[in-house]
Amino acid sequence: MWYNNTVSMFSKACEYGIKAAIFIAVNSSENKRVTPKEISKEIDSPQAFTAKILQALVRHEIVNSVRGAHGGFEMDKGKIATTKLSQIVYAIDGDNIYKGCGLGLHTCNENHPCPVHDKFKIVREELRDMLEHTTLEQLALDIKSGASFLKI
Amino acid sequence: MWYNNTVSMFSKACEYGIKAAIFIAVNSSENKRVTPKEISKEIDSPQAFTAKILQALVRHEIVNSVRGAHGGFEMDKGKIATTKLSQIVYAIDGDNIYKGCGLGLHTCNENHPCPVHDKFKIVREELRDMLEHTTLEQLALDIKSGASFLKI
DNA sequence: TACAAATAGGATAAATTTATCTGAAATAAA
DNA sequence: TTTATTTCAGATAAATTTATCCTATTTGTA
Repeated sequence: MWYNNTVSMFSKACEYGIKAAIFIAVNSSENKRVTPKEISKEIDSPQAFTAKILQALVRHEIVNSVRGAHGGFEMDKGKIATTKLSQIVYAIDGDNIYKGCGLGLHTCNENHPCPVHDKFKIVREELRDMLEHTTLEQLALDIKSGASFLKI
Repeated sequence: MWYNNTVSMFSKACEYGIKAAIFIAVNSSENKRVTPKEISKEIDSPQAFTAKILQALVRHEIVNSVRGAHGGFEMDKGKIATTKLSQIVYAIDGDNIYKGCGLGLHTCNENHPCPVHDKFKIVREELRDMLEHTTLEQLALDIKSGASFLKI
């Protein structure tokens, strides 16, 4: 059979990025740096690809990197508390998912809406609200307490 | 700069599929068949690719095709009224977008949740509810009345 | 019957996303 | 200063999605 796309909310890169950031946050809260090797093992992702994504997070100043022996990735405690999921998503997938038109029209707005504009508005707003109000700290706490999991 | 994925809610194929189905519905409500050429012109999509997607919709019995001279694509009036957006999305992108885990975990559920499981639940439910309660007829009516648009 | 108009299907190409590899640069410690 | 460890950057490969092309098949009509 032809067509069967496997579409999900975020790109693979973004999924890895979110999980990596949470893992770094968990460790940084205990003053431990982590390497891409440890990260990719923990979140079950390809190492080299994950390293690329980490570089993007560094460039967006979401995580901090330390080169050389005993280096790795870490986050300020302050950043852990203030970084929103939306910032991570934005760094990797951009904001099209919660700001763009559901049917890909470039000029879709209240005055010139696509067929699903109004229907989508609620979903998009719900997503945006969630991403902008969820901090890494909240997610990291659940991992630490065993209430949620990063893999399997 | 490296990473910048352009992620949206549905695949391009699915966007085309939704728009094509709406256009077919609009025309079928006036007893007119339409060809892939007319469709792709109207929804501003690549013709051959759109034709492939139409075939998928035919196989899923969402639209009806008539071969040969004066053939084209059409929909029963009944189908227009009862076909939900969810059926079109399912035919092309599957249901992962509103049923799968936000972070791609295969075994993500209430008992073994990913870090964003609870946060995502609301968004996913909102999306699912919207897709399952929006009919082609509603969308086609807005196009006919000029309240919404298929392109630009 | 012959022809034109239309969908169906397979092969292939282009573009994008995902993934790997290799070497350079930085840094701590021996 | 040398070595081991680590991030950074660029090139490249693999996989998937998007897109095109070509031909077969169907069907209405002259």
